[in-house]
Amino acid sequence: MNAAVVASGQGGAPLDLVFQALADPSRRAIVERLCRGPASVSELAQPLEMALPSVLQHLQLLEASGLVRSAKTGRVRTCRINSTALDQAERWISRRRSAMERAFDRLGDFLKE
Amino acid sequence: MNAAVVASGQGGAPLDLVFQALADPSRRAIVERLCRGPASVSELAQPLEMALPSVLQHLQLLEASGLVRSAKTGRVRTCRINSTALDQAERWISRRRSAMERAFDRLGDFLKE
DNA sequence: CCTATAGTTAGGTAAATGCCTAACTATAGG
DNA sequence: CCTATAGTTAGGCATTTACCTAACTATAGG
Repeated sequence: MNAAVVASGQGGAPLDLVFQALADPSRRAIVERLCRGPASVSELAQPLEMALPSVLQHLQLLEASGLVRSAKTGRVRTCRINSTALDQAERWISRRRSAMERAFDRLGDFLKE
Repeated sequence: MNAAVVASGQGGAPLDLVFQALADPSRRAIVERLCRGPASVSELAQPLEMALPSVLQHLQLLEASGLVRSAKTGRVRTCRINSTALDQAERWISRRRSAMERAFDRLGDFLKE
């Protein structure tokens, strides 16, 4: 068992993928686009200066992370954002902030003595 | 001083590096630890099951991302969290959520017609 | 049925990542 | 001065990542 996983409690693995997915500017661009509404693969690919298979690869990563969902109807795959994955990332950061504030309070108490 | 830190200015690391840094469980463990207060390199290394140079590497990445600051006094390097980098990540997510809500509203308007 | 469109799969390359060991520097403390 | 401690640097290795081209499948529409 990995110490880092223990430290962060169960459920650390998905966060790996979410942050990993968000670390790439092309993938963030895809996410930004999907936050404005669903889109097909080629719509997502259009503003990105790369070949279609590369876009597919990014999409696979985004789906693996849970940030994006997609379904195929006919020959068109429609992608949409899944907010819960984004929530997880936000909540992790939010918890860090709380921990920081607690540490700050402890420091204040300490300085009073 | 690290080139990436210089390039990004104080606290203004590109989002790429911040999310990239958060994508690794060991690095998140370091961040979690530092949110409870400053720590030396070896304190940070202790719970991680890896050699010290590997920890250093993670620490360098964390500094490059702006998430962590450190200063050496004597032979001890003390690391502390830098909340502004975390803020940037949180704000990016927050903006995505806003965009999603706007999209949702537009959908509602559309359905009314 | 035929062809254009939308997406997918396979396979290959260069660079980045995450880890290691070994050897080194610098300072605290006896 | 000597030794233990804290951190650092160098170099190597396996895996993953991000991209590509070429070739393929599947469906819409004439």
